[in-house]
Amino acid sequence: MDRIFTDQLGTWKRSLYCGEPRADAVGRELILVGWTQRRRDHGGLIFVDLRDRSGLVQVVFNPEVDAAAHEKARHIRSEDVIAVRGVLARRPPETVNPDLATGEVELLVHEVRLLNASEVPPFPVEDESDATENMRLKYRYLDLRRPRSLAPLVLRSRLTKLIRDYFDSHGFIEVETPVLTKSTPEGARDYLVPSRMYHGKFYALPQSPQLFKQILMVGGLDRYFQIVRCFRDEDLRADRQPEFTQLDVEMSFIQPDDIIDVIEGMMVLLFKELKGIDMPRPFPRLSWAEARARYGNDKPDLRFGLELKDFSACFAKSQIKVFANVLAAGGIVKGIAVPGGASLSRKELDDMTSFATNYGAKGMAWIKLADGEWQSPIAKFFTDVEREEIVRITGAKSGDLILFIADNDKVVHDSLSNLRLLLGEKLDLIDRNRYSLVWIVDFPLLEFDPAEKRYVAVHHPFTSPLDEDLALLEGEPLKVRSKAYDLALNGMEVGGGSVRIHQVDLQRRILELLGIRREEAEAKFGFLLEALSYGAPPHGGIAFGIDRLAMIFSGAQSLRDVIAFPKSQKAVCMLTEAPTPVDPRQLRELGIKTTGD
RNA sequence: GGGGUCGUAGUUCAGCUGGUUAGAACGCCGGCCUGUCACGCCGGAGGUCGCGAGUUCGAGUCUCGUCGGCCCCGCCA
Repeated sequence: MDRIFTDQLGTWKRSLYCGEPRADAVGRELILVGWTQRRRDHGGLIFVDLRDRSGLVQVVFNPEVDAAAHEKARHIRSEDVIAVRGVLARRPPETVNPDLATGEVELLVHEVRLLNASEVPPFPVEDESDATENMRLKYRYLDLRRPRSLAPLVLRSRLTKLIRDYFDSHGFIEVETPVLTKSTPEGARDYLVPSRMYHGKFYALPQSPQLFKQILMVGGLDRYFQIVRCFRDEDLRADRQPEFTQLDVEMSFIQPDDIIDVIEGMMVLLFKELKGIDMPRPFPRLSWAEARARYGNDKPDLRFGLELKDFSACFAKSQIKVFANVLAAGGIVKGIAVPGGASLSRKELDDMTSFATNYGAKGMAWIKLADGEWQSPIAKFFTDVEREEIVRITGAKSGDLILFIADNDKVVHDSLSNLRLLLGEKLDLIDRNRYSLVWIVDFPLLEFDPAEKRYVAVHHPFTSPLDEDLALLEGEPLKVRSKAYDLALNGMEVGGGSVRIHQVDLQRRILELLGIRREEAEAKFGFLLEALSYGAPPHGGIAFGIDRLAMIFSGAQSLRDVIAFPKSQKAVCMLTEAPTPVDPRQLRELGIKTTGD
């Protein structure tokens, strides 16, 4: 039978949040409102734990204090919304609850108003509850009543407040750019919005406000920032949502160092205010080439070692066919020396091998070093010279393990960088209380896409080449480095940007190099090219993943924890079940027919 | 598009090599209880084992397909 509460709040005003009453308020009459976390009915006495976002307080219904209130309290159940008026009392000494911030006091209720009955919740609304994420997201409003679930959103609120104040005090202007904008080639798949006014035409949701912020620089704003939602229609990961929030920044008349300087100031402030940590400046910098050589990727986690070592020279004449063949074909052999790794079991090594195959590796060779003896399926193929070289390169000693991957450059670095992270976790080498911040600079401007058989921009097509590499554009474009920079935090890319091209002829040359035909360039980027031709200042900027920052600062394991209503891995909103079909009339208005597959 | 893993009561889970009436805890409902705070005690209800085929005398268990959650590859300028 449905329970229906009909009491009204009336003129009652909350005196304090539930988590606030302390001994100094004893004797005061208070009005408290909130949700019933738990009712303990002793027949005579009824205790109710009243909860709101600030915490819990015990309220007591005693028939000797007020018989009517006590009678009403018999009907209270979990998650009912109630308001109580009563006198705050000091608890009897033996009943003080030291685990509760409000544990020294309790409210003796004189009157209760039952404001709204709740269905039985599908999971207990308590921090200790082990509800699955599935349930938590479907009933996010229940989940958010738990302090542990709300905390990351509170932190996120402080984070964006600090960022806004920081940029405001440094002379930046926050400008909102369109959400309904233009689809552009390159980059991620666009979310499209059909136009009702122009059947067959579409807006795109922005992947980032990139072009608008550059136009703002041409407009003379000089310093712009925005905390802005961006959209990319690609598959999800633990650290990737289809809609996400970016801190977008752009400045005029600057060099990369100027952006880096502003951002370091921001990061130092955030670490100080949110974590109480004095982050030393300047942050370390690695060239893209060095990061890749030593860590295998462009977002290294510097909190632990296990650096990659290159054995290509050492194995040029190896008897190990795989190594020799790979090297002859222009590939490389690299590896990781794992201190103490000889204790890993055969099964663990097999698991690591199959892990490496995720990244294209065809196998993983290994050696366990034990008291001068080398244990390895391929031990007998190593010459004495090779053994000496391996020891010299790695500094490995007895008890250590050495892993090798032989393949092309991409596969070797992809698999080893992920093996490195796996080992860092597995061997517990990562100090969770430390933070690794590192700038990656001197990215290549272009890479060759074998699938599309053309050059593509590593950052984006508006990134400026390094001045000293301009001459290489015609002959050896892959050797051209760019004025791009990424900031990696704990092995995650949290920010990336560049100084842009501000001269229209250079911009046209780059678009040409990317294989974008002149007419297409005009159609897609004409407004930018035109803007550049009217006195665009040198400018550059950066974009930061606010969700990822919030995730790291709050210690969350998933981006979903720092987003109020995140999407599932299949890009579905678990709460609203979006996306859903629409009324055929809506489609007709938009001039859209679906194919039905 | 691909790989892995999970799906059993409202919830979190157990259920060995296929076997007869599918369990536990918490929650829920009823009763008792004036110092509990994970209250306690007594009693009770609650299941399309995600869905669909198949194998079998017999399927929660095995096979195939499918749907969904999560992790990963591809993808993400």
